[in-house]
Amino acid sequence: MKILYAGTPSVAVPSLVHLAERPDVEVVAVLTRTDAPVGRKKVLTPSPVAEEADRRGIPVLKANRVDAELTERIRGLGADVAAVVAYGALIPQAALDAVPHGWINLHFSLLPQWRGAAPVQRALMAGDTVVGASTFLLEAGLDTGPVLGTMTDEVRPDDTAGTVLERLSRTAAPLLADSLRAVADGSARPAPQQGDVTHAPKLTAEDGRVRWTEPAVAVAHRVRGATPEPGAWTRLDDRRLKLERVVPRPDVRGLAPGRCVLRGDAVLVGTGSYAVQLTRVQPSGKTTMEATAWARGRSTEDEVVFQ
RNA sequence: CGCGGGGUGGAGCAGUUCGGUAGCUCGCUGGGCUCAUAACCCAGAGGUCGCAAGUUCAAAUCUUGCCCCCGCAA
Repeated sequence: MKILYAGTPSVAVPSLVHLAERPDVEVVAVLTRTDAPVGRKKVLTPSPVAEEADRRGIPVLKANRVDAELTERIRGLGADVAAVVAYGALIPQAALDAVPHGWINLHFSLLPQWRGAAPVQRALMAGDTVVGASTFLLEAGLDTGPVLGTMTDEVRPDDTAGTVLERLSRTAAPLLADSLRAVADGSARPAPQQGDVTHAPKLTAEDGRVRWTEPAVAVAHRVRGATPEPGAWTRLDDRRLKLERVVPRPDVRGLAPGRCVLRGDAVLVGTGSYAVQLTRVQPSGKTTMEATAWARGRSTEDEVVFQ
């Protein structure tokens, strides 16, 4: 089975590795986004998928949109089927038609829930306790195609969007491989998506801003859904303070929303309901640190209120 | 040359404007106290103040150059 693999970020790497190491699969080419400037120094850096492909000697096509010329090159690859994991651009109908058995997308949600760019992040922000992955046949709409297979996973207490995504990216790789195989040999039974549709647009920095008037549980959900990207944060003295995981503390009540106190070994912040405990924080210009260390460093006894 | 913050004992910070060899909250080690505890008391160890050169009787502090870390924006 010859396949074309399209993907860009690190969550797309495990599936590529899995496919490349299957004896019944030949990855004839990888499609990924062009090198992008990274960091303060804007160093042009290949995508994680491009680097993995290079390492394995797989030909790489770099493009941010699939135009007519690229479509012809794809047609010429001789792939039986194409796989897409977070490529980062829509695949036009002409390109979909350029591969005999079509394109299979691995999406990190239980469709039709959380269609879009940030399914795991949105699921965690909404407080979902079960997450999952689906494979489906790509069609013109956004994540609307018929489903081939699914898998589920439970959210763990310490999970963030980053850890869940990392885990799903590994455990869902065989699901993608199986779906590709089934489509290629004609045994696939695509089923139309059924159920309530929800959408998962990419998170903005504002999505990561904690609203202290929300209940403690909602605050915790927001924080872990926004971690590590774009990051959860609050504002203090006109500066940003990034927050890592926060833990709801139903036993601590009476703190005004946003009010932060150091009590013993715990840094507690009031919310719309009861308090949450901070684990680690990162002030602007500083590296991440224990919340207690940060609190102790603030020698002044000024009242601390997050905004 | 996109904007900005920072490098001081193990951690987080103050001190730098007006130069005089270092302090705070913790941690750590030893001892004490308490039925107990997020506790408290006593003592102690631990610092090339990012690196280099310069000015000076004297530099964490002033001058110059360099290295490293990070936030925002892309």
